[in-house]
Formats: sequence, structure tokens, C-alpha cells
Amino acid sequence: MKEIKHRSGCPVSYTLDFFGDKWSLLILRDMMLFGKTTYGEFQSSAEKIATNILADRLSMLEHYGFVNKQVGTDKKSKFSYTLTEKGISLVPVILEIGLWGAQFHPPGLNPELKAALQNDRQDTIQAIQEKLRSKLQPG
Amino acid sequence: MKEIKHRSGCPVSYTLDFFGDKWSLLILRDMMLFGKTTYGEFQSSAEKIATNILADRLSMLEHYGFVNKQVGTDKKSKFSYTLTEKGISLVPVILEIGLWGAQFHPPGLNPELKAALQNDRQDTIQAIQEKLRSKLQPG
DNA sequence: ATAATTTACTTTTAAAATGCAAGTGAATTT
DNA sequence: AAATTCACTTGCATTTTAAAAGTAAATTAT
Repeated sequence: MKEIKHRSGCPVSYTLDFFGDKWSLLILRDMMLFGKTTYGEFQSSAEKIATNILADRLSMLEHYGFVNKQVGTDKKSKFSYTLTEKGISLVPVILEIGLWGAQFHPPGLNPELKAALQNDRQDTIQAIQEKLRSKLQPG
Repeated sequence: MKEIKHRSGCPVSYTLDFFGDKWSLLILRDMMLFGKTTYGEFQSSAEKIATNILADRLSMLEHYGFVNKQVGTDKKSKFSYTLTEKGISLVPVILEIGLWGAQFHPPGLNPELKAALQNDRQDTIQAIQEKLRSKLQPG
């Protein structure tokens, strides 16, 4: 892996040094919101990520501790990618990005999720995070 | 301007179609958090954006209605860039990104802002947005 | 058992984006 | 009048991304 260099002390630019591209947050979205765990599932998303970009981003996410790569329990030779605690800590970021987009992009967010977030944001976020934690991943 | 094409109906990907790069959100950060308004001020940020990239991103932000470009009132031939209401609507996104980065990047966020956000997020966001609105920009 | 398919990639090549340096022209300052 | 500042634009090298094809191991189908 090529190391990321951080451009400044600013926390906004720090985050963008990791996620300032068109794909890495979509992989995390698929894990957080749709429970995806395998290479093939990530590849099948509507945005049609190129396979080399997917491989590159997964290795970045693993290298920096956002996800964990394990041999799948079903013994079908698939690897299983799961979020680490550090990955789970990005839930509020992804949701905020989704809420913003939903204001302008017709299909919007799942209405129940949207309502829940607007009614009690903190609880809704924590519930999602708890559910992800229950899939038990070290890291 | 080259038109942005949206990769899917997902609101997360929609947002990333605009802001999935390393620079555009930093320009908005400079306007939101540091009150910057001119080309020269954006160029002087710690991250050292290249001048052609800055010009390109400013025209994108203007084209899609996130910022407004006006001839500066001080008649120094400077243009003044201000946020539109649509640009102001990104305040929560930028702050969330900053809060996340602050957890891992030593210099962190301005401690007062961080505390305010954690104590009463909604009010803090609205206060920042109100202040930006008071600089009156159509759009 | 053999062949075809699936999975998770890697490699190659082409296209696009980015970074760096230099240049431009209008306005401002000296 | 000359030098400087401001807000860019242009040209070119480097890097990143995209698209397509290839690969090797494992799985499923025949």
C-alpha cells in the first residue's frame, strides 16, 4: 500500500485524505446500510465500481483499519469483509452525506431511516452502530 | 463546465458525485469556518491547492449553485465568493467530517466548536448557518 | 472425472484528472 | 511610467481512474 500523506493539521482535510474520492465511502455504505460483506457484493452495486479500483480501495480500507478481511465462515473460499470499530465510527459521516443528498436527489433515503434520524439522531446512529458491532469484528 | 453525471439513485453517491474529490469541500470549509471569500485567500490555505484546480472547483461550485461570484465591493478588482443557501446546507456535512477527523488527527477541531457541537448540535449548526446567511447572498 | 462457472483478484492499455511551472491581462500601487 | 498584485489560463509531465482482458483457485454441473 502507498501511504497516505496528510496535507495539513485540519481534521476536515485529514478525513478527505482518506475518503476524498468517489468510491471508498460507497464501499463503507454498502457494509453499513446493506450488510454487504463480499467482493462480489460490492461489485454488484448500482454504481458499477471497476474491479481494480475495488481491490485497491479494499486494501486501503484494510490497511488503515477501517475493515477486516477474514476467510468466510461458509468455506466457499470467499473472503468476508467486516467493519472494525474505526469503520463503524464513520456511520454519522455517511448518514450526514446521505441526508444531504436526499434533499436534492429524488429517490431519497429510506423514509423510515430519514424520519428516525430527524427525530432522534443520536439514538438512531447508535442503534445502527450496535447492530454492526454485533457482527463481531476485532481490529 | 462539464456536467456531472450521477451514478445511481443513492443519495450518498449523489453527494460524492459533487464532492468526491480532495479539494471542493476544503474550499467550502474555508468559506464556512474561516470566512474566506477571495481566490487569493483560498490559495493561501495550508493544503496548497494548485491554481488551476482552484479555478476549476470554484467554477463547479458556482455552476451548481453552491457559491456565488460577485465583483468585490471594495473595488479592488477582486471577486468575492459567498455561499448560497445550497452551499450553507452543507454545514452539517463539513462539521461531521471535521468531527470524525478530529478524533484521530492531533490538532483536532477548535475545542469550543467541538464542545458546542457535542452539547447541542442542532443549535450550533443553526447558529453557524445564520451567521453565514447574514452575509446575504442570493442564489 | 471433466468441463464450465464463479470468485477474487491482477495486468495491460487508454483516458482523465492532478500537479507544477510559466504566462497573461487588467487593475492597483509605487 | 514601471512594478506589483490579482485572478486566472495554458502547456506539459505525472498520477489516478476506467475499461477490458487475463488468471488461478475453488465450486458446481454434467
